[in-house]
Amino acid sequence: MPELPEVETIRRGLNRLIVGKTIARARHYDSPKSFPNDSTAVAHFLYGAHITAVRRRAKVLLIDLDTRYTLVVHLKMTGQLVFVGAERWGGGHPTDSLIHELPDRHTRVSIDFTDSSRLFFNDLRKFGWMKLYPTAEVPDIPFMRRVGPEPLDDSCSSAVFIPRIRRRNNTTVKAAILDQSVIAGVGNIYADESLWLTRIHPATRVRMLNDRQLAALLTHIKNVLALGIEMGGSTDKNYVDAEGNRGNYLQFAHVFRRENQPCRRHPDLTIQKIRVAGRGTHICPICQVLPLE
DNA sequence: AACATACCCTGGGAGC
DNA sequence: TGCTCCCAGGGTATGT
Repeated sequence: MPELPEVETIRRGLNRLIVGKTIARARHYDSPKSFPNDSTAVAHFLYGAHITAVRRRAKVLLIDLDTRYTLVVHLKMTGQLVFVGAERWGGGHPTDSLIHELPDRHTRVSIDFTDSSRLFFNDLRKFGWMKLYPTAEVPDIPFMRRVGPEPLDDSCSSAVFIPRIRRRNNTTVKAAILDQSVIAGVGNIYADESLWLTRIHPATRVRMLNDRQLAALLTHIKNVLALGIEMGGSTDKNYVDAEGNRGNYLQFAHVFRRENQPCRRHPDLTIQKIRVAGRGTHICPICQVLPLE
């Protein structure tokens, strides 16, 4: 499930592989919501456009074009992007589509470049999308207006974070950090990891936490996201990128998908899976104790 | 405004 | 074996 580190990993890959290329055409396959764009706009502002930059905000990729339009991409949970050209490179949700002949049954969009290389957008559950917007209007997209600070920016300090998370004082801390308007880019994996590191039970109400704990939580969020990027994200299994690397963050995970495996602090105890904020949630029952209200 | 829940969608696994 | 049910989950919509 692509979270900030996975999307950043993809951004870096695409930045190297597609900036400077010219788009010849795009196709979409049996999934209109994956590419909900006006065909006239596509013809005018996508076809023939040169890619000038690939940016990221929260979990959203922004592929800038020299037509003053931007292809805005959200992979949601099961989206992946695969570049096929002189080399093959892919990132996002780990499935066999990363290595299979493309397009396949999960390909929703393909973009052909004039040099005959291609970019495939595959998405098992069809929740993700690629939308064409005028670049100047991207900041006005409702999501962009609401989204919180980039956690890895120096400007995202505890003085910024604490008042934002305190607006969600009566909800669970896990729901609060998953809320993109509180802080950008945190998803289920890094939420569980950062809460374990901070020794906070995910179902703790925000109001039960003092500022010192919230500052520590922010520090751990920054650390797990930075480590995730360093590791190339959590796109696991045996999928290899152009440099022969695979995303291996999950090898370093403390709790995520480690149900019934030993806690790294308490080897005689096992990680438990519970449900918080409607999400599967991993905790150590000793490290993370729910405080009395 | 804050909070909880349903929904979108498909495939994999559990249980019968 | 084949059926049904549940789960995965980011973000939005809806109702309280």
